Amino acid sequence: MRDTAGTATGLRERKKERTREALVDAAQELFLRKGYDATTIDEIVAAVEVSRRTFFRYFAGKEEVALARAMEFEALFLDALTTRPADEAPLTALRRAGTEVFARVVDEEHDGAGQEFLRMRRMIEDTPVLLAASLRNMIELERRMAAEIARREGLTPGADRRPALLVTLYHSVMRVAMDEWTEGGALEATGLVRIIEDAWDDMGVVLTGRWTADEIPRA
Amino acid sequence: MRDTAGTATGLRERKKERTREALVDAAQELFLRKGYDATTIDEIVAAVEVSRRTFFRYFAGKEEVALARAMEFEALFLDALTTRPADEAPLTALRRAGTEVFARVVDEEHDGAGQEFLRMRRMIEDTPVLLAASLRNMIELERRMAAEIARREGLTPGADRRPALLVTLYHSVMRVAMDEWTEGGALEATGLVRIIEDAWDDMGVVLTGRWTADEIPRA
DNA sequence: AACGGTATGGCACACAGTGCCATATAGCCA
DNA sequence: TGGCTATATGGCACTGTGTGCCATACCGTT
Repeated sequence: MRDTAGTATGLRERKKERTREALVDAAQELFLRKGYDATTIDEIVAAVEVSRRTFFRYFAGKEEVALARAMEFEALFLDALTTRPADEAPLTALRRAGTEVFARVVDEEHDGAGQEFLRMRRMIEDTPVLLAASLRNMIELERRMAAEIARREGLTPGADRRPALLVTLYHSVMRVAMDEWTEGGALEATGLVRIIEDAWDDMGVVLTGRWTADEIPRA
Repeated sequence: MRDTAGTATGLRERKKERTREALVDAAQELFLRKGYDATTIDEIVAAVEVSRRTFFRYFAGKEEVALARAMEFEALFLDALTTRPADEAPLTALRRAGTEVFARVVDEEHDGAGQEFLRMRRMIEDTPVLLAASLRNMIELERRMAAEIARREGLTPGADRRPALLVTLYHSVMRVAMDEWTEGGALEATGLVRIIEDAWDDMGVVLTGRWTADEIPRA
C-alpha cells in the first residue's frame, strides 16, 4: 500500500514522503500496541525524531494519521472503479473494483499485511472516535463513487438518485459481511467471498421476498 | 421531545432535569448562532450559570450535548419499533415506527420545531466531528434495531443476518431521501413522504432491475 | 556563491477533558 | 425541629490536542 502517489522526483519530495510514511508506521505500531487513546502525539514524534509542530504539518490530527492507510485504500478503490470498463453494469463494476483492490492490498504485499489490516480494522471499530471518523470517510467515499457511477452512466449529477442508492446499498452489504467475517475471526479471503455472496442473496430476499410483507409497503 | 423519561419524582431530580434541559437548550442556541466549533463550553455554562465541572457530569463532552436531541429521537424510534404489533412484517414495522415518531416530533410540539429540527440537521451535517459522531450513533441504533427485529421474528440473535441487512437498508434509503429533501430546502412533510416512497421504488430497481446487469452479479 | 522559497523547530496560547478535594444542599430519620 | 448522610456542585491543578507566530536551517536555482 506504499508509494501510492508513485515515485517522488526531487530530494525534498522523497524526504517528505519518507517522513510521512515513518510517522504513519510509528503511529500504527504504537496504536496497536498501546491503544489509540493511550498513545500521545509526543510519543509518535519521538519515535520518528520529528517535532510536534511538524507532525501537524503532515496530518490534521491524531485521527488522520490513524486512518491514513484506510484512506489510501479508499483512494485505490475509487481509482479502480474509474478504470473499470464502461460496458459493465454499475453494480458489477463496483463489486469487481472492490474485490480487485482488496486482493491487491491483502493478498499481495509482504506477508502479514492481511493480519495488520484486520488488526487495524478491529482497533478502529473498538475506538469510538476512530469508528466515527471512518464512517464519515465512508460517506464521503460514497459521494464520490456515486458521482463516478453517474458519470459513467451519462446521468446528470444530482438528477438521479439511483447512483447514491446503489453505492450505499453496496457499502451496507459489505459492512454487514465484513462484520460477520471479522467477528468470526476468519482470516481466509475465501470465507469472506462466500459471506459476501450470501449477504447479497439475503439482501435480495429482504427487499423483495415475503419476509418484508409480500411487497414494499406503502408506509 | 422534552420529558422523555416522564415526570421526575423528587425535588432533586426535577432540578437535575431542568439543569440538563437548560444546558441542551443553551448549547443548541449557541451552536446555531455561532457555529459548533466557535462555541466554547465556558460560554454554554455561563449562559446557564453552572460550573464547567458540572457540565461534564451531565455530558461526556461537547459532542454529546450537541447530539442530545438526536439521541432522544433515536430512543423514541426504538421504543416505537418495540411497541409495533407483532403481526406486521419487519420492514412495515420499521417504516411505520419511523413515520410515527417523525410526525410526533416535527408536526406536533410548539410551532417551529420542524424548523429547528432541520437547522440542527444541517449544522450536524456541516460539522465534520458532529457528522462523524452522529453516524456512529446511527450504527449503534441499527444494532439495537436489528436485535429488536430478530427478537420479534423469533430468531436467534447472531445467527441470521437478515435483520441487520433490513435495518441498514432502511437507514440507507432514509439517508438518501433525507439528503434530497434537505438539499431541496423543502419543509413540507408531504414532500418527504413522496421522496421516501420514490426512493424505495428506485432501490428496488437498483437491486433487482436491469440497471444492475439483469441480475445480481457473482463478483 | 548568493539568493529565494520551503520545511522545520520552538515557543506561547486556547480549549477539551479528568482527578481530587472541599463545600453546600436535598432527603431522611430521630 | 434538628441533625446526619448521601449526593450534587464548585474550584483547582493537570494532561493532551490543536493553532498562530516567528526564527532558523536547508534544498534548489540562478
